[in-house]
Amino acid sequence: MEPERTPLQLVHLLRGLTVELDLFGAEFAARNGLHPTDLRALIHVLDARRAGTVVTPGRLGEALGLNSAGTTGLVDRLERLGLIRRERDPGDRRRVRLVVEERAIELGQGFFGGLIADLVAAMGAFGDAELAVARRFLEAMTEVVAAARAE
Amino acid sequence: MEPERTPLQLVHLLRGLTVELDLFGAEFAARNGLHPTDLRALIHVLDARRAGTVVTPGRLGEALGLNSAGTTGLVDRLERLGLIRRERDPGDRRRVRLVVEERAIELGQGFFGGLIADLVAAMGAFGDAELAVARRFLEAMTEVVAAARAE
DNA sequence: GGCATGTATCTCGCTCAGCGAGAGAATACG
DNA sequence: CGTATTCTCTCGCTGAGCGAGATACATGCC
Repeated sequence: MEPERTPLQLVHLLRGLTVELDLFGAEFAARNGLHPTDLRALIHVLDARRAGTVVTPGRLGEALGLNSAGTTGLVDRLERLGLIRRERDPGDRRRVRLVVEERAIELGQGFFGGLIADLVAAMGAFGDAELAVARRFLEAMTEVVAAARAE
Repeated sequence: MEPERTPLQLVHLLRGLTVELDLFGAEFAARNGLHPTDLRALIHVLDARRAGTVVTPGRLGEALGLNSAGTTGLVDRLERLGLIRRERDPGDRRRVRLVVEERAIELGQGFFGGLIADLVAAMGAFGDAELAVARRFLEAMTEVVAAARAE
């Protein structure tokens, strides 16, 4: 009788999940002496490393919604923490490459390692077909948010 | 052949979705002259209002991970923006009740309205059984994160 | 070549969110 | 009662991030 009910519950669930994940990230960050932004940046450079793409301060700042001044400060911070290293791009010497240090990978695993293992374990309670549905669902929701973001 | 592949993709999807939602929220906040924390606080007090529970500065600060000084500043800010109002609790006069103003509800609808409608519309592509799976999935993931957060 | 335009990053000065420490006011409890 | 506890707020401070602009390199056009 209330066709809106289940969808709305799902929206709330989505929001609740992102809140939990945010708080988890913020707590992990604080415990390791970095800020939420630093953690987001760490995730970004680790993702890029895995994808084999080059990260520059410009790209990083754009991904995190920072202006150039804030980005320089962020990169300074990450470099001071020994998580990344700056390297001039030999091809275009205006550019700086952000190279991931070993310590960043360890930190990333400390952050994800435990949580990912738990999440994957919890997925064991779902069949392949169900996981496929979850995946389609998440993809659809992500697309909607990304589209809304682009106005 | 790679039993880990689909679950890991799902983990990445989850993370990607939270990143998108965060950025969406941050952009909405900036466009309305408030900070990400303000928006999270707004969501919290609106949720509480719907649930019929009383929000105090203490509860709000705890929910957002702020200390008391930061919370006072946050509440000052929200009050200055005309989103909430402070009211002494007549029962326990140490306490302050945070009352939601009309403007906060409008702002909340401006934020959610569009996005929620789009999300619900996208859910229309899924059958009831599929939505039920998505819901079980989100609940399971939320539980895992919440448990990890409690250490 | 030489000069204008565009792009990537950094510097400077500033604002203000959030922290630590602690004060003040009200309540609970022996 | 007085003492401990709870809730909120004040004060002073640190530092993340912004706006404006400087600098260095790259590229296109004549």
